[in-house]
Amino acid sequence: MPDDADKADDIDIDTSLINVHQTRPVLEQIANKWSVLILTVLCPKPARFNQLMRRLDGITHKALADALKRLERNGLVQRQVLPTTPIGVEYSITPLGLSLKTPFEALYDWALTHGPTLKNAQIAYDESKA
Amino acid sequence: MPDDADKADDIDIDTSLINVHQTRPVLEQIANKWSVLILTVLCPKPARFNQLMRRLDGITHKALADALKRLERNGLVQRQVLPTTPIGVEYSITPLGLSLKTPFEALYDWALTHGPTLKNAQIAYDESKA
DNA sequence: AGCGTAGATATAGAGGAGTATACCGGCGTG
DNA sequence: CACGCCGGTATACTCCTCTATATCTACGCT
Repeated sequence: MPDDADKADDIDIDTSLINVHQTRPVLEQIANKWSVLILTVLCPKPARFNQLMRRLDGITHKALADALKRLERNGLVQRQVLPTTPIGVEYSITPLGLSLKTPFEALYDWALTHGPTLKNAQIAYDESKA
Repeated sequence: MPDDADKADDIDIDTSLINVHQTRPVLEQIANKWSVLILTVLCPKPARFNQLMRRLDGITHKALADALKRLERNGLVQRQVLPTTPIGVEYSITPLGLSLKTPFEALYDWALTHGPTLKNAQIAYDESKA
């Protein structure tokens, strides 16, 4: 049995180790489309619920409510009830949420620039399989 | 009816417009935990199926297969069958996938550094609701 | 009183993604 | 031969997300 060949394989695995146990639960919470889009909207300045719904054209009432609740639970956005007339709830970004600005902006920009390329790749793949 | 107040609201919406229609379908494909982790592993160098499964400790056989299929469909990774003995399938990153390296690395690093903060926020939130 | 707005909640159903498990096929070794 | 390894598929079940829709409270306007 060639011990050396197997050992070389193991060394490669160790050197490029990935902290799945540490990062996976975090990515599970933040790596989804609505988190990226909501934080991108909230970064420049706070917004109220229905304002968010208008800007995130196509999002459902419940989907937005759920996404905001998760973001609030994770300490990325802050919920504040305004004493305005018709009540009013303002969602603003927290310092922790702001630290996600750069990564999320990069992701948003990537989606903007490489979106067409991605779509073409999908079409090519689907046609090659058909 | 105060027209100016409504107009001011509309102006705010226009100035910070978000291209949901363009970015949402893209983020739907790439913004998920396994895409980030798989591409992070594949960035330095290609890997075979079971190598990936060992590094992504905890991922299911099927989950990895599905994720790789989606990444391949989107043109982010390349699948190549090796004529080695026991067969062998190597997954490598494409130029398009490489353009995601910076954003995904930023996300991975964020998960590493801010993971504990996130966890604490969750605990605090859950306790305040209990 | 009746209507509109703002935020929230509830429900039912569709669909995607994940887990667990078993199986196929080719090839190697004991 | 019987077994394990490698890549992959198939199945069934669960869980989460999204959609669509309806209902609720509180306030203001006409």
